[in-house]
Order: sequence, then C-alpha cells, then structure tokens
Amino acid sequence: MVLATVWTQGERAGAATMSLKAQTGNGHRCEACTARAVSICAAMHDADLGRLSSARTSQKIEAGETFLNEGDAATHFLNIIDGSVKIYKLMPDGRRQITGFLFAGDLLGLAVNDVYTYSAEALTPVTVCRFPRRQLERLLDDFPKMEKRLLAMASNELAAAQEQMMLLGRKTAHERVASFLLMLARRERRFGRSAAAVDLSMTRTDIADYLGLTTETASRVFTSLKKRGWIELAGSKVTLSDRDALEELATGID
Amino acid sequence: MVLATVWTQGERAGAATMSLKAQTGNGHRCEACTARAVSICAAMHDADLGRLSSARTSQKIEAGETFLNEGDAATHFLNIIDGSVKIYKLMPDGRRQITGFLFAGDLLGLAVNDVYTYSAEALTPVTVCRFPRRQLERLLDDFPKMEKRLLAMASNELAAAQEQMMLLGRKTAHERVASFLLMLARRERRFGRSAAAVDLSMTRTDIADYLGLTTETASRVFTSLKKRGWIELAGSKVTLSDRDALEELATGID
DNA sequence: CGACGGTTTGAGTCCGGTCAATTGTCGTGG
DNA sequence: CCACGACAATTGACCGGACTCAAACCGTCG
Repeated sequence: MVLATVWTQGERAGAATMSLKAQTGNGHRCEACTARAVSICAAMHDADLGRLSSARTSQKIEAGETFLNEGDAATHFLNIIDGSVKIYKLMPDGRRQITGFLFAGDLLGLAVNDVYTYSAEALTPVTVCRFPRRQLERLLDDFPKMEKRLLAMASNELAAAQEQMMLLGRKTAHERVASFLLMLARRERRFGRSAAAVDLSMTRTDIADYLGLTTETASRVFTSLKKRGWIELAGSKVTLSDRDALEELATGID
Repeated sequence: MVLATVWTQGERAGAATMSLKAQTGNGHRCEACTARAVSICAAMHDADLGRLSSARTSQKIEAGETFLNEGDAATHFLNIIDGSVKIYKLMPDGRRQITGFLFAGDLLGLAVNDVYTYSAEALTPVTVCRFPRRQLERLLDDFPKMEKRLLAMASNELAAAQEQMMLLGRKTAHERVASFLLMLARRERRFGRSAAAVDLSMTRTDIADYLGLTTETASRVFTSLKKRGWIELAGSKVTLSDRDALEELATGID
C-alpha cells in the first residue's frame, strides 16, 4: 500500500510552528525547549496537563555519539531541542547512506514494525526530548490538529525524499554538491539567517555519504567550484558567491 | 523542519485496509471501487453521507497517458482503483527519475505549496477516483482515524524512500536489480499472490529510471542474473529461482 | 612540538554510461 | 497468413566520470 499522497497546505516550517503554538496556547514550557525547537515538545505541555511530563526526559548527547540504532526496538521518539544530527542506514560491509541531517525542532524516531529504520548520530552536542511512543499515540488522540501537523510534515518529508532520489539517481557529482549547498542556504534563509554563508557542520565524508559520493570526489568538487569562483571556503563556512550559477548547475541547465 | 519521525504500528497493508473497512462499516460502495482498492474511496461513502459523493468522479485512463503533471496546480487527489502507475520527476534536459510504482489501492496527489511534486503516467489502463483536495480535508476533520491511517501510510512511505536512497546512493547495478526484484516479490506476497513469478509490467527503461541506471545496464544485469540461474525470464514474467542468492546480493553480502 | 583526524591532491582503474547495431515482439493491414 | 513498421530488448565496442589506492597537507589540541 503506497501513499504517494497527502498534501501540505503550502506551509513553511516557521509558519506551521507558529500556528501550532497558537493552537496549544502559550502556557508553561519545558525548560529544555527553546523558542525555536517547538512543535511536539511545546504542544506536549499544554496537552497532557502534567500527566505525561514525568515520562518526558530531556537528554544531553555529546558530539559523535550514536544515540539511536537501526533495528533496535523503537520505544521512544525524539524531538531535537538543540544541535545537529545525521540519520543513516548501513550495509553489512560498511557502506553508508546518510538519509538526512536534522536540526533543532526536528523529530526522529521513524519506525516500522516497532523497530527503528535508521541510526542517528550527533554531529554536535545535542539536546533532545525523549517521549515514549505509546504516550505520543495518546496525545495524538486528544489533539487531532497535531496529527494534521505531523501529516503535513510527513508529506513535506516525502517530497524532499523524492527530490533526493532524483539527486542520487540522476545527478552528476557537481550537480549533487551544488544542490546540497543550495539546500543548506535555503534552510538558513528559512530560519531567518543570512543565506550568504552557510555552515558545514558535517565532514566531507558525511556530505559524501549523503550525496552518494566518496570523500575524495566531494572534496574535488568543492575545490572545482571554488576555482570557478562560485563558492568560497573558509573553515566550516561556505559562501555562495554565484548563486545563479549554482542554481543552474543544480537543476541541470548546462 | 524535518519529520524523520512518526511511527507505524507494525502494520501490513492488508491488515490496515481491513481495519479501516471495519471502522467505516460496510455500507454502500463506489461502484468503481473493488474490494481490493479501498481505503479512502471506501471510507468516503460512509463518511460523507452522500454529501461529497457528487464531487467524486471515477475516471478511466489509458495506458501511457500522463494524467498528472509536476508543477501543475494540485486541485485533486487520486485513489487508484485498478491498474498500475509510475510517478516520476524530470530534469530540464530530460533525465528522469521514477520515484515509485503505484498499484490498486494506492493514493497519489502529493503536493507542496498547492503544486504537484511529480508527474504520473499510467503503465496499464487505469481507473482512479478523483477527489477535490478541499473535500478530503473536511473528511479528515470528521474522521481522525482516517488521518491516523494516512499518517501511518506516510511513515511507511518515508521508510521505503530511505531504503530507496540507500539503493540509489550506495548499491551496485546488480544489487539494485536484485533489490528491485525482491521488492516486487514481497509486494506479490503481501497481496496473497504466489511470490514465485512476479510480473514486470514496466519496461526496461522504466526499471532503469527507477533504479538510477540506463536501459542497457538494466538489461545486461537481467541477462547476467539469468546466466547465473538465479532468475528466469519469460515474457513479462520473472521467476526468482534462487531467492537466497538474490537476497544476499541485494543486501550486499558478497 | 608531534600526533591525530580531516582534507586535499595525484595516478591509475573500472563500473556503468554512451553510441551503435542487431534481434525480438507485437499489432496492423494488405 | 505473412510482410511490414514501430518499439522494446539485447548485445557489442568504446569511453569517461567517479572510485580506489596512496601520499601529502593541513588545523587543532594535548
């Protein structure tokens, strides 16, 4: 049974977050939840009237730590409060595919048959809220709007996943890197930060594993783009000097 | 805002379909809806009490016809009653990535910002139910269980999409084809049909566009697998003679 | 400083793509 | 019934972009 469906009501992450906030009121907050990392975590407070709060635990995770393993029993789901995370799948011989980078406000814990379908590792020090999955189910029963919200998010994810399939299946190494940089820039902009310089908190190996390339190829492409004057590299920051050129490259307009 | 979350309560497509049926009762049916192609379409009947039925139209689509275009205004969503469909994305220069094959019972109409994110073309003659998206929204308000169902489907889709990313990003041509054949076999089994011989209703080009390969490579791999005695090709039917070997190949246990 | 992890760069190889020709499979109409 | 055309599938020869293996180059931190 395939769901290639569902729709999203033209939402932007920021706007949706706002509406959820409005819906759930502005009551007390989890002290771990910042204004930016909201959604479920914030909704939880007003929803459960303290009933669930005992079960919800905030947790610190250090950089490099794997805090979720593909195949493990999926007991909890997590809301990232702060920091960045990579989620990935492994093959027996060690080949790795990173299926996404997650940041503050993102949720994780996707499971099928009560088993996590991917592993998660902290890129930076991370703070998360952990919820027992069973309790989320109850919460969703009480708050259908929240379920709508999750459905909308899932739809967006699905669309993004299909975009990534296009990238992995059909784009060249140069096109992949350009697409990746623009994706990061768009994310920056969505959070109100200047899209001029984006932060590459992940390593070249991580980027490669996300784009279906090798570290060496990823590196070569970066220097190639630098030589063309389309990007500038300074430490972990990248400046998109010629966004138009990158856009053309990413979309395949040679 | 990323949703790598949500969960699915260990559902199988068949079982879930059943439960939805039970929930919505066994009242009157859309004459276009067969027992197999249910979910939304069936639910619609008991849900709207005739209120929406005027807007729902069943439609025949002939093989090869493109009935949904990426970028078009997303006014409707569709439930496939019968036949098979491919959904795909195109690049300006014509490169194509098929992001999924859909069959009876599947839904489509995923949109972001009120625009379809992919195109859809019929592989065989297809019958669909068309619903205005606005009315589905209303329906979901009345039937939160249905929303749960959609969320579960979306989660499954998300997991499948990540599996596909692994395939596209990291697997060899042989591994991709083996994975594809096993996926088809699993689908057959899920619908109660014998998993011995699976039907390849799609062309080599379609398969290649789904697996991120060229037609030639796909063809070569098929003959290679045939020579090893792992599969047998007869018309549009493939027999998986050595499922274990295929399984090892697909998972990367060389 | 030297050690260590990440990054860059180089040289050579190979898997899968490209181009091209052939074979196979229908459906159609004389 | 067969000839024909159209299109899908196969096969072959060759090529090239990305991978592999390897070395050098950083920046950071003890």
